[in-house]
Amino acid sequence: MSVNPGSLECTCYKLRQVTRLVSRAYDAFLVPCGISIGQFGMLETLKRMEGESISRVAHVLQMDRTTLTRNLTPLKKMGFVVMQTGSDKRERALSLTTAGKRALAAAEPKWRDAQTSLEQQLGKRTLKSLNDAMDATLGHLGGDPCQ
Amino acid sequence: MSVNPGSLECTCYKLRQVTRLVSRAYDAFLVPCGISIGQFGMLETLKRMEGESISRVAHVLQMDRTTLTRNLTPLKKMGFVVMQTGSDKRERALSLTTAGKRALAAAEPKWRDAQTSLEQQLGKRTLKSLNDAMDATLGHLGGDPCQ
DNA sequence: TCAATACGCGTGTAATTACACGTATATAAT
DNA sequence: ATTATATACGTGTAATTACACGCGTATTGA
Repeated sequence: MSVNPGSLECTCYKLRQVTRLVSRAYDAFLVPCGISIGQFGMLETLKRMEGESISRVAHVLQMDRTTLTRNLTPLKKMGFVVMQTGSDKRERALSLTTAGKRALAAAEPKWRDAQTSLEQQLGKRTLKSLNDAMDATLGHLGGDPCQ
Repeated sequence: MSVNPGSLECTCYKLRQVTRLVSRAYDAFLVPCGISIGQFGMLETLKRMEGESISRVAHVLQMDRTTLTRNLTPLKKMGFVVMQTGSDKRERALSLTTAGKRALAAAEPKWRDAQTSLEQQLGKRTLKSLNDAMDATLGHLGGDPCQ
């Protein structure tokens, strides 16, 4: 007997359930830092993609281009991110400010606490299978999401 | 060498990436139905929880109570869901209308196409490990999310 | 060179998500 | 019975998500 009798066993439904649950947990740890786990991930990605354009960063995040544009607004307002126009005037070169790097570094211990808490609740084995399932899915569907 | 060099290997980051990616794919299949995969999942849950309150349905969806309240607005506007007050006047008894049941039934083939497409892209084995990882995570963290 | 096409981006609109706060109802304590 | 507490919910605010549409810039074709 399934724990979810009568349900359609929708993979997307499960993903959304789990993502809400896990995101709330991470957010709770990050409250003292003043940023969300989504913002933490964006800062982290921007750090690794210094000077890249909105579209390329959005692709790595598997995020719609316009979504990233919107999500950058609070990060710019907080003074963590700047946009500059380069040789190709259509593109916006994104980069972290010093304050942005500082905020990211300050949030990292709290992020680690959240990650460790998840590991303790799930167990190493289940956490690994979760991470592996995500990586495999990105590998199959993501085109070329990472790097 | 990881595909994500320098990254922090954040489980929540991966979950959010994958959920965005997969949700967009399901949404594409559901376009002709006029509802999103999130709405499909809510209708599906409401069908299985006829007459239940906002808080209880939100708990099953692993959704904040106020989020469900907001998400019900378009479903009520489309005439798919109604709210009634029962014996306990604090509670709202949720239920699908006939139109809601019809819309859900009409969307099911498209949902199945999306689910099948995901299975074909990931392969049966990877899809199963993805589903299992979600179930295990919900089992460990969700308290009592399903049923 | 100049038109046609492709590319990168912003904005309008609307749904999704959740916290903080307040209100109304029910239950418990005295 | 009355007060205190707990429960269920709505709203303000703000971030997250993405599609449709339009504008400016670059590249390509003739």
